[in-house]
Amino acid sequence: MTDLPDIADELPPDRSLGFQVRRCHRAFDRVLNAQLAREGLASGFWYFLRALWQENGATQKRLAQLNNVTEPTAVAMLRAMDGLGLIERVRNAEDRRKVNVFLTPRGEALRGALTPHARRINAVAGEGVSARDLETCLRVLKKMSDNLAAEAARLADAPLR
Amino acid sequence: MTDLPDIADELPPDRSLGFQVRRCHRAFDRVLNAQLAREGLASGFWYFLRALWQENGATQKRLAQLNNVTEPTAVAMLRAMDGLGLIERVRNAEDRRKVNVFLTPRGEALRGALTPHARRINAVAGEGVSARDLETCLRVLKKMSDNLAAEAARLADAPLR
DNA sequence: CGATCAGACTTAGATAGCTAAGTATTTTAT
DNA sequence: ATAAAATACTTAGCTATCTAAGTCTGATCG
Repeated sequence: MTDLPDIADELPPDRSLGFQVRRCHRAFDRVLNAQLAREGLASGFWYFLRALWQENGATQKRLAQLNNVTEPTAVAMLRAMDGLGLIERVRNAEDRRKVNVFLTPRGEALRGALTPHARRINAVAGEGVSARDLETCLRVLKKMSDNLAAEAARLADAPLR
Repeated sequence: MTDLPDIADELPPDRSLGFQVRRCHRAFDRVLNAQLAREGLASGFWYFLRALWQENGATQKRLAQLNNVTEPTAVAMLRAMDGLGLIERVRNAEDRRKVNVFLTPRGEALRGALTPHARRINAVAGEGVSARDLETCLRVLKKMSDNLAAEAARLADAPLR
């Protein structure tokens, strides 16, 4: 029992991927919010708008999946966006359980204004980091997300343990 | 105007660090919550407990900084933890603006139960990734956090733009 | 055909984060 | 010495997320 294991047991924030991902997420979110506020938008809209620019007419479930949020979160967000006239929700005629979401001209128009912000934020974040290291980070983040999603599913399956 | 520039302009989620950090954060958070729920705790407590295990007696402001949350968030969390008997808050006698936060025996005792979970979650996340790539990711995440924090400060300083 | 199961959306209520503004205390600068 | 500024905490109220449970619609199976 030297003192080194003790230090290791503490799992200091600097050495914890979970902590650093959390910190980085909040940093991104703050800047994104600051930028969107200048366009008069709340930050939550961004992710849904982007999904719709790629897949206009997607169902709410699909949009939730694309954004990695739950369906109630998507419902709340889309209702707010509907209220602002950014999107329209239309009940699907063939399968009346579904609701398809379409951009209004106003929602479509935000694309030109917002995309440069997103590109800029990513550029600022990556300043001083080599392209190669950024690629590695991107790849590791995806892998970790997948690993953790699998673990979450495992935990949900095993009710007691 | 070929079709390639268009694709690039879309900044697809797969290529966006902001998006991947967000997704990874949510994945970590879900697993952490699932684990803590088994100990009867809400996930927000984890970060404050860990900070106190390292710096028992820290002020609320210090705890907020250590966790990268705002002071109101810290206040709310610490009040809840106080209510559960995990911590005690004592007004500082020398500078009565400050409140020092101390772990109760009960809060101290959670350390043994919770730390293994955190270590395990980090281990699961990093499965199948080389130690070297994990180091790179850690380093890039810290750098991006710093870059974005500086940008946030810049944006706050420049009220109009 | 009818009952049950599954799917997509919704509602209700909780949690954790934020900003903006307020209070009490200490420090700084006339 | 006192007015002004800064600091630490708090309050109030908003946003985005979650889980659990409910409603309607469609699919399956005896």
